[in-house]
Amino acid sequence: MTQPHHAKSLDLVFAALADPTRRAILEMLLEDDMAVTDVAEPFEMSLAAVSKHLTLLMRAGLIAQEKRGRVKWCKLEPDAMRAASIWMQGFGQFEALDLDGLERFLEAELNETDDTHPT
Amino acid sequence: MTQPHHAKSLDLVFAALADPTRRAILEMLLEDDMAVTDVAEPFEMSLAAVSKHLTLLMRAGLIAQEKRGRVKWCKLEPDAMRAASIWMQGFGQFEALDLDGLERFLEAELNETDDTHPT
DNA sequence: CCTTTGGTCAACCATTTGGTTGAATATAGT
DNA sequence: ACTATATTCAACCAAATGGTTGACCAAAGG
Repeated sequence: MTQPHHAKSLDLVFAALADPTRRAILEMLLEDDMAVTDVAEPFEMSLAAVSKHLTLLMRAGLIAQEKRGRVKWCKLEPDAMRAASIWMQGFGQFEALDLDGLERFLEAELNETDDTHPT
Repeated sequence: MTQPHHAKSLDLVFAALADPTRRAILEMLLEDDMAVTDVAEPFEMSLAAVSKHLTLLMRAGLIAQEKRGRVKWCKLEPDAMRAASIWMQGFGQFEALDLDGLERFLEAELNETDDTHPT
């Protein structure tokens, strides 16, 4: 296998990001570290389902989990996005860090994920 | 469906990017527009399989296809990556446009995709 | 008209994904 | 020791992926 670490990791990262629930989780973790149960709370699905999503995010390296007591804390690991982000920037010269667009976009995402985790 | 254009499109774009064959195709199209058959040539899989990949890339908006004569030309549509790229930049402040990293990375990607389309 | 070329479609197959439920495990609280 | 909480595991299911093959349609070229 010539596959040098990179490709597989891109696969995992992009695949992980391809699900709205998982993206919503990442956005939640952007604000604070959270326990699994708290991560799951806003979603209309079983805890086990969310646990699986977290496993995928782990394997993609996008989060880290640390067990303290009986609680497992989830923490964003944003560096895992670097490679993917850099890869994308090879296409189109969308100027990096369009803060304005970013803001509009994140807001839209947050509204829209009401679908996924209505509260 | 409250889902406002954005989420679905992020789903499709990220999912499309999660496959090494599809990423390789996009990299090829970065250099030039190509006919379907020519896109398929380097890969060790059937034309039909590549055709399916192209369909996914189309639905994600990452490429456009135009039929001229009996040949269908594929053209990169890099704007479709914008939203996804911007979304990712909301995490980690990896400075946008790390050209050095980009260069190393694309090179690695190109080597490694020899797995996928050995020539 | 016949044949080749370009490309998709349809049916099929194995694997993965996203979800469920119910049981299992581990730690905390009383 | 018992109970409640936090989390995963296991078995299952439906749907989507990534691939195959063979038939099919459309456009050139002789």
